[in-house]
Amino acid sequence: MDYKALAERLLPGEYPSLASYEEKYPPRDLPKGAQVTRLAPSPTGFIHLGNLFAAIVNERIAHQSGGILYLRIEDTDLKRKVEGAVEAVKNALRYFDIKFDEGAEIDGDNTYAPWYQRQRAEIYRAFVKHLIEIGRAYPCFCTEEELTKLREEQTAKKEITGYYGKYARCRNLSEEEIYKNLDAGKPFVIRLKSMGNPENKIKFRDAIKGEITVTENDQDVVILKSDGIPTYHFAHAIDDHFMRTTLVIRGEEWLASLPIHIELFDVLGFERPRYGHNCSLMKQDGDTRRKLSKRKDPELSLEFYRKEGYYARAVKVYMLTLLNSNFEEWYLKNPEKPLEEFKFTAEKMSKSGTLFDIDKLNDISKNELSKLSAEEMFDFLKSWADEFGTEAQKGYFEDRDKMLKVLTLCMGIGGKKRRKDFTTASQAMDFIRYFFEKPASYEEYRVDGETKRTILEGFLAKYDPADDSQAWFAKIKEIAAENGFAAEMKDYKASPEAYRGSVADVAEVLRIATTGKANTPDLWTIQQILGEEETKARIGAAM
RNA sequence: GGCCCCAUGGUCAAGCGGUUAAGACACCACCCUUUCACGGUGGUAUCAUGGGUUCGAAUCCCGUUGGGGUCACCA
Repeated sequence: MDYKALAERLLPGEYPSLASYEEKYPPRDLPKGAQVTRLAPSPTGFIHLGNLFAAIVNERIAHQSGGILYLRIEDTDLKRKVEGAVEAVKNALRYFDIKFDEGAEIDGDNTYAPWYQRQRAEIYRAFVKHLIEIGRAYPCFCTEEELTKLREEQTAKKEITGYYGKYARCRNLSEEEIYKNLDAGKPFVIRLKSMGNPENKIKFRDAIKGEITVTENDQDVVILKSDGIPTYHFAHAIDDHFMRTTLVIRGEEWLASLPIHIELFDVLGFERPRYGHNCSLMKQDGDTRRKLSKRKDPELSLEFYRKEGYYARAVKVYMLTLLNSNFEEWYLKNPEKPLEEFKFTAEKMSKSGTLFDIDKLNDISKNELSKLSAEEMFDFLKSWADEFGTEAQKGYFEDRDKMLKVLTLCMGIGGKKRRKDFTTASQAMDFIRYFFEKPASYEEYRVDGETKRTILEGFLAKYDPADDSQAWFAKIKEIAAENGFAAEMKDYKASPEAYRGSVADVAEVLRIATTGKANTPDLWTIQQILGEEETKARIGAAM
C-alpha cells in the first residue's frame, strides 16, 4: 500500500517537518534535577479537592527542584467546555497559593505555547500524518453503532472488549476499500496500529508507586477523532514531549492507560517522561469507599470550601499531611515555618487511597485560625462576609473597634491560652452573632422559671458596669448564696446535697439571658463589650 | 470478567528482619475551670488470612480474601 499517498489523502497539505518542531520547542535549559510538571485540567470549570491534591504535589515538586509548573488546558472535548473555566481554575488555585510559571492566561514565558490543545491542532496532525506515512496509523470507518455492537459481542463471549487484533476490522482494509469509503465521504478516525502483545510485561518505575508491571498495549486506540482533534492519549504524548515535561504526576486512574502512552511515546520516537501515579482521595459512601467524583460529590468542590469559609492554609496543611506521611511530624516541630520549607518527596507519598476526613480538617482549621492576630482574623472574616455573608453579617464589621474586641475575646488573645472555637468563617460568624444581634432563641434554662427570674432580678439590682471582673463575680456569688446555691465550687463538690446547685448554675442563667447560649467566653467581658444599656435590655427581656 | 494498583486501630499513619507496634484526628474517663473552649493525665482500639524463607516476620516470597481503579471518537 502507498502509505504516503494515503496520508496525503487523509491529511492533505504541507506540514512543517517533524524536526522543525524539535527546534521550535527545544529542551529546556534548567539546572540539573529541576523538574517540569504541569496541571492539565479540562475546562469544565469544576475543580474539587482531588484536583487541589494533585496540584499541590506538582507545585511542590516543580518549585522545590527549581523547575517549572505550567498550566495546559485540555479542551479537546468540546462537550465539556464551560465559559470562564480557566479563570475559575486559576482563581481557585491562587486561593491555595498555587502559582504557575507558564501556561494558559499566565504571564510567563511562551516558548512552549500555545497552551490550549485546540490551538495545537497542526502539530498533532503533522505527527499523525507521519504515523500514517510509516504505516503505524490507519483510518477507521466504523460507526458508533458498529463499535457498540462489537463491544456487546465481545462481552457476551467473555472476551476482552476493544478494537484490537482480529476485531480491528479497518486495520486490514485494502487500499481499494479505503479509497471507496473516502470517496463516499464516510467520516473516519485515525487509529494507532498497535504492535504490542499483552503477553509481554513491561517493568516500570513509578515515582510514587515504585516498581510496577504493566501489560503491553494491543489496542488500536483512536488518536485523531473524526473532527480532526486528537484524543487525550495522543495529545498527552505530543504535548508533554514538546512542552518538555519531565515528571507527569497524575491520578492512579491513569495507570490503566499507561501502556497506550508508552507505545505512543515509543512509536513517535520520544523519550518518555517519568510518571508518578498518586492515590486518589476517597470518600466513604455507605459501607464502601470510592474515588471522589465531580458528579456525585459536589460538596467536595473547592467552591464549597470557600463558601464555608475554610482557611486556605488549613486546607493546604491538611492536604500536605495526607500527601506526605512525614509532614505532620515536621509541622508539629515547625509550626511557624513557611510550608515551602518542608522537603516534599514523592517517595513519602501514600500508595493507597486515603479517605477524606473532615474531622481532621476541622481540627487543623481550628489550630490554624487560633494562630491569627485579631486584625488578621478581622480581614479573613470580612473578606468572607463581603462575598458570602448576609446583610446583617456585613454590618458586623462597621464598628471595627467592637469587632476587634470581640475577636480578641473569642480568640483568647492576651490570655494564657488561645481559644479554639473557630473552624470556618461561616461558623465563626455564627459564633459571634450574639455580640451584634439580640438572641433569636434561648437555650434551655436548667432552673425553673421562678428561680430564673429571682436570679435575673438580683443581678439587675446589683449590676454596675463599672465593676471589674472580680467585683462582678463577687456579686454573682452573693446572688448564688441568697438563693440557696453554693457560692464556692469547692463547697458544692464537698456536699452537693446541701445546695440547690452551684454558682456555675447561676452564671449559666445570666449567660443564657445575655447571649442565648450556655457556652460562651468570659461573660463579664461580653457584657463590657455589649455595654450597660444593651446588657440591661437583654437581661430584662429574658425575664 | 481481563488487566493493574493497594492492604498496620473508626480515620491519617510511623515502621524497612529482633520495638512494651510511635504519633495525630475521633471517642471515653478524670483533672483544671463560673459555662464553653484551651490545656493536662489516663484509657479503648491495629499488623486481613493461609502457607513458606529465617534462630527470629508487621517487615521478604507465594497463594487466598478483601478494597480500589480501568476497559469511549471523556479527560
